[in-house]
Amino acid sequence: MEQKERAMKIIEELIPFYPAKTALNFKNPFQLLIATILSAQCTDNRVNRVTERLFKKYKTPQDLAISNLKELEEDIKELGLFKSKAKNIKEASKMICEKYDGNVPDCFEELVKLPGVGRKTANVVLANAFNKPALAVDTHVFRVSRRLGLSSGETPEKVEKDLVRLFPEELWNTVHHLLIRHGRQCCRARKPLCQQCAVSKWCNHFNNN
DNA sequence: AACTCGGGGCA
DNA sequence: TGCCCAGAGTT
Repeated sequence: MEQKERAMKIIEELIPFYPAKTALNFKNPFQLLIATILSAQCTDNRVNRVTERLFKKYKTPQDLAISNLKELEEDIKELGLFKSKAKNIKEASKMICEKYDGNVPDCFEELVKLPGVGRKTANVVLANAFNKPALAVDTHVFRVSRRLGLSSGETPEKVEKDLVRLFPEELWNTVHHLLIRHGRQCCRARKPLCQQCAVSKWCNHFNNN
């Protein structure tokens, strides 16, 4: 079977199990950007809880740009990695105010210049705030893609290239969400729940063990 | 490619 | 207690 056909079947079989729903409840580009920077290495529930509180206190990019760093660290402490995250969101807010007139840039090359923003965060913002074709690869998408044989790339960037080639761009964000949710709920890094997996028949990891 | 950052939730 | 979490930056 052709690669693209196989890839589409996998996605179609996952759709019924994971209803479309973004983890971060922010539509406004600035709030989504900040929430996504803060989401590194902590659970999405906690990010939502802390950021909702954060945006009541800091309503605009300017508010964050001129915030007191120590106070900001306390505001997001429970997320972990809080010192670097506080510094990054303050500095990113400052850059957005000064270089981009208070608006989050809507292209990849500018987004990744912001502190705390890498490939994954930039693509999440492009896809979910600007409705642009982008495919974010995080640790879940990376692992699941390799197990399902959608890519054999050794780095997230290589896996991203393979996925982008396999799927039409209107499906990129769907693929992102399906693979993340599958990775968290079933295809976990350790002790994956292969017995209840909807796509184990396609899976290298399952069929080789 | 490997290492560091890091508090909180959960077993 | 110990393990892990919707990563990015540095060496």
